Amino acid sequence: MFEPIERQSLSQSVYERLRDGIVTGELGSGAALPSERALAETLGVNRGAVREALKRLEQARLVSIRQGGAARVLDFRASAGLDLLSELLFADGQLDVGVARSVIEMRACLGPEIARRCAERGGQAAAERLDALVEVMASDEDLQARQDASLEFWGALVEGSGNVAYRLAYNSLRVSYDTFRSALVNVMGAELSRVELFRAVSAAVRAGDGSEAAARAQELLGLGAAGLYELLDTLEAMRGDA
Amino acid sequence: MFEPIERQSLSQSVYERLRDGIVTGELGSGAALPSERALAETLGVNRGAVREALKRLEQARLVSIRQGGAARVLDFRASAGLDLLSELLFADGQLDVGVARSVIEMRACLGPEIARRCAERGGQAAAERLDALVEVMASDEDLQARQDASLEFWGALVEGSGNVAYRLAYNSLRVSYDTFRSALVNVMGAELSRVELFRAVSAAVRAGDGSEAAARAQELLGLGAAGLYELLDTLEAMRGDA
DNA sequence: GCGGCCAGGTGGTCAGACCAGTGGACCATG
DNA sequence: CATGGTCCACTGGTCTGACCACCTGGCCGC
Repeated sequence: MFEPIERQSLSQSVYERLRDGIVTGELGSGAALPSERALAETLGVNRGAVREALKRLEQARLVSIRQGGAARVLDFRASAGLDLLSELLFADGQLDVGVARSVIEMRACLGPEIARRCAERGGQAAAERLDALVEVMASDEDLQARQDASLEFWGALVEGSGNVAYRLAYNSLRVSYDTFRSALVNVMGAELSRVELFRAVSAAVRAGDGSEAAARAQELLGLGAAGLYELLDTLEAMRGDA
Repeated sequence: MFEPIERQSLSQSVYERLRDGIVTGELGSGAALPSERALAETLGVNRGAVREALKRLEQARLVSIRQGGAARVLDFRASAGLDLLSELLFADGQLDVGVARSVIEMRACLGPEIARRCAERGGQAAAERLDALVEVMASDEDLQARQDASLEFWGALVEGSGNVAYRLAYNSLRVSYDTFRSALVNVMGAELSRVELFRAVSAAVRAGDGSEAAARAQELLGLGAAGLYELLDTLEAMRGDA
């Protein structure tokens, strides 16, 4: 209700427009974009706004720009990075079920490995942080609060894993998650309510037992995944009927 | 030798300068950047170039920009996405060994899972593509050519996995890899020369045997990882001496 | 057929202006 | 003295119009 009202800059709008055109295939791979001047006139904005948007598209590896030649659309499936994931979650203004399943699957793949590495390398410092967060979860029945603590718990695991790649991938996945965060509190209730599993992961980290940490993390993530898959199945069924 | 000579736009230079300042910690998290006008004057460039760079930093979630207020530096470890990985590989102009280890580790984590999903879902179409690439590798003793085929092989596995997140993560990791691609041909020779392992993965995909595909992929990746870790250890030892 | 030349279009850069939002200083009000 | 309003300096957002650097393709002369 009282979240800040979002404004949007022109370059952001231009970026989204072009990005959508690319990921929906409307602008096929290899196609040449209109010139900056033409785009600016067509879209009714300044050339600077168009340039900012194009630079961002280039950074996302959705287009390739060369001085003297037109910008060309790249095959985003072959070149775009994980940061695009959260922007793919929506297509035509609604959740893309396939992308959502992919996110859950990747979470299930990375999570246990992160826990394992944290147990192997995190040491007592990591265990302390994890234990503190488990206590927070145990002392608060509110699912919303548990979700916050759970995110911090995973953040601490990633931190303790000593792996930058995991850390950045976690951030990328989390952006996707945060979009629906409040909507998923109940769906993932099964995961959030099993505080003893969080405690088990934490204990495994303290013991330096990587396999145990991975196994318990896998178990934990499986609970939330089940709820999420169920939700997605329902959603798909509803759309099939309509 | 005859690669195209790289030019660099001003906004790219500005982006790199600020990015380096942030990832090295010179610009601590929470710090306020100078105003666009001040930056433009200090760096001796136009304000437009500064704006383009700042937009890219914002997209990479390295800074947060609000109209009317200064741009603030974010904690990139807590917010940046996987696309930053390749840009972290270099620090002070030399390879960051810790980041490199992280990349290898993530490859070892995702690779087998990708192979598993491809076996489960890829079907005969994926198997055909994989077999064709295996034949290319078998028919060419040249390591360079095998490396190309190997990358295509993994690309086909990712494609067959039917998971967009894996696909995008693969792209992100590959950007890091491509930087050193030619330098790593020999280091990863052990992986590239074991064509029969690639064949085994392909066969497992054809048989729809996920576990087998994952196991063989893990074995395969372990070979290259061993060479890479050895290289990194050597590198680290050399630096320790110096 | 070949190479060089040239014109037109594209991205890259620039200067200068005005609009719009922020935050702090200040002050009147209750 | 806390509250709310006003003002002002500063910041990012947008716009204009210009020039430079570069690529392409066609023309020309050899």
